[in-house]
Amino acid sequence: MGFHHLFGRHHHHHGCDGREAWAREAMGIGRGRGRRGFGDDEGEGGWGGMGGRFRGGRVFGHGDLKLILLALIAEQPRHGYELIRTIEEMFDGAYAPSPGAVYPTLTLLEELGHASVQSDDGKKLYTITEAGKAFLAENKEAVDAVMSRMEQTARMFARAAAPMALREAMHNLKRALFMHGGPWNTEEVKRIVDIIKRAADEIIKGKKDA
DNA sequence: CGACCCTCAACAATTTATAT
DNA sequence: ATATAAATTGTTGAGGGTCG
Repeated sequence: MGFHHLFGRHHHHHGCDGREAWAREAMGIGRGRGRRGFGDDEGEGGWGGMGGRFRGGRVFGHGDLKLILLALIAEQPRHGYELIRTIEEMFDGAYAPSPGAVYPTLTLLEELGHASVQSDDGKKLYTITEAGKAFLAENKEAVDAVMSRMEQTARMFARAAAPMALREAMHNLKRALFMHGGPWNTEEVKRIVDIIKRAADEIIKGKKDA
């Protein structure tokens, strides 16, 4: 977030402008990839785990969006705009995926063979394919998890935005962890994990109850 | 010598505008 | 109204320089 020095004291004048013109000048659509090899793209069985990869995107990851889209078209074949509308409904109007995000994903899906597109008088009707079904079946659990998170996120959005104090607290925790310095014994790790787990439990409990 | 803060670089998604 | 393309924004990861 941009609040980096918001809490800080003195900073420069420009500040907020980091990457005004990095490197996408000479080509039309030169996004592509290829930097530190993060290995973010899903992969076949790939979700990996659960917890946390908040890489460059926004809320979930483009993999999640892809999964959701695939699941949606698996339920019923639809075209792009309808898909967006459906998702918006799903999120109770709190979140609507932008066309610029969903269309490339759809195209990618089609290129991957998970979905097939049928031109329908200017509209594109996306349908699930066998490969897509297989993919869905393979990642069914992941899809379910994503869906659940989607609902939770929707609720969260509906309720209130994230307090910036939270960020400060996180920072504090991180610093405490980093400053620990000493040897990380199993006991220590377990202790901290327990603390965090308890905190998480309490948070969830409070949120659910409220 | 150690720790902290700031800046650089890049990817992934959102937003916006434009074309069909 | 829908689809496509371009520009914008926000986030994340890594590194370097400076203060204590």
